[in-house]
Amino acid sequence: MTDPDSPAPRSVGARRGRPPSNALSRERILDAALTLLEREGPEALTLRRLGADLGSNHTAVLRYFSGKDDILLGLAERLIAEAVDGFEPGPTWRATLTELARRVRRACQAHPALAVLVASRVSRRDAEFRGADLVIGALLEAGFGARESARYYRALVDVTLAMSSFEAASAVLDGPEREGDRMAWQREYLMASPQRFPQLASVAAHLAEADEDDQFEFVMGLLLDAVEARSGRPA
Amino acid sequence: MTDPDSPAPRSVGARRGRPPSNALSRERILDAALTLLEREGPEALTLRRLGADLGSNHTAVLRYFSGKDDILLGLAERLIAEAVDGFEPGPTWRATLTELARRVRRACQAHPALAVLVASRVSRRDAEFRGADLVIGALLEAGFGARESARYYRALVDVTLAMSSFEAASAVLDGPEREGDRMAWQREYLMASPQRFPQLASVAAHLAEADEDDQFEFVMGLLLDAVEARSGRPA
DNA sequence: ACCTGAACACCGTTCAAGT
DNA sequence: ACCTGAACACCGTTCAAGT
Repeated sequence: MTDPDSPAPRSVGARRGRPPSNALSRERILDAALTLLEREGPEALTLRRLGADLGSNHTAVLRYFSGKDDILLGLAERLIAEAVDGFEPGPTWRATLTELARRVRRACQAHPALAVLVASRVSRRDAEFRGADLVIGALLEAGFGARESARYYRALVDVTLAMSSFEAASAVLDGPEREGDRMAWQREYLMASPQRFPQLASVAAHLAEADEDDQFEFVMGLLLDAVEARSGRPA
Repeated sequence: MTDPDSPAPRSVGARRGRPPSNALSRERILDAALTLLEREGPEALTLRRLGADLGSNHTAVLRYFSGKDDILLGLAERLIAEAVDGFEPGPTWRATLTELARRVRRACQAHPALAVLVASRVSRRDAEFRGADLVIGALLEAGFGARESARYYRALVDVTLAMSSFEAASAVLDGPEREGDRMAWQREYLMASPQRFPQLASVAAHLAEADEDDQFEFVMGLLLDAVEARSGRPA
């Protein structure tokens, strides 16, 4: 809950001078970046757009962040914090793991453009450590040893982040690209040659049935079934 | 094995005129794009660089592809073809699924810059259908019905592609970003406060043990264990 | 038929100059 | 102390003009 970003100035109740819109800070810059990403997608996050939205010259932002990558790392921490903040372990270790995975995915769904840009980056900050502590606690509770818990932790985190950002990448496509990719499951897979692809043809009608929510739950269910089967203590 | 790209000109044995380096074609353009990506990473693929490498004006490429995205879709088909070409089903349905997943991952490892750019796109072309046919064949063989096979197919493909491109995203980071992210597992996780993150601290020493190959095998093993447990017919 | 070159509307980053 | 403005070396795409 403590906040790693803040050289923030002390210009509090100053009524005169420029409008408050020009008082830059790391927080205000990250807020603006997030708004921009949500409204216009990952390629809209440029220093020049950011400067315009903040009412400043585009280079002013570089007084607060060392470059665009530094802004992304700040946003990455926000994303993971959104998933982890306020979370309490559930009644069983499995419920804890399931709910944390869902929260990570939900945060990525809420900010797909951000997820695409940062999901594979390690932020190495507070929220990430809190999440790791919770997951590993659940795995130790399940009866795994230290080495095994570390292994399962990385497997679960990798799959959750990988699938969430993979999904975000589709969510963020726009225009014809998106339409083309989305319809493929319903049209082109159905039309694939039954002579050349007989197995595919025999199940093609079902390919578009499950939505993305189902898919994610299904995969996590499979994974946690296997984890549970290998653990000493069923949840 | 048939090739969807080719308006190719018939300028075969013409000895005079410009050097052959100026004879553009979809194939030559894709070759050059792949070389560029492999040598210099995803952000190096620009029409201008491509034009320079091909010895042409950068806009000449637009006579063969409708835009940069069209080039990416052409490359996506090549990536999946590299994974699927020459593959034969294994002795058991599980061996078939494991080996196909490994091949997809290996192709993404061989071309990480390409994997980052296209893994979440659906190419809807020949190689993709061949891969789908093989996976679904294995699942039907495992005893699943049409609806279930479709569901498991999407789960397995999503996890394989998501993890492969997730991994590729790290492989492709360069300079300080990469060093920072890689060392995090060994340094910063080890140094995380044992008071605030006791569970994490108790296993931190093991977090850097497994390499990416182990991680992938481990996840696929978990997933296929669960698939096998739910199937009527063990492999 | 195929390619070029100029133009347009953009990028991130650096750095001297202003206030 | 903080921000601006010009400059630099880039982008993708369009389109009239060349050969």
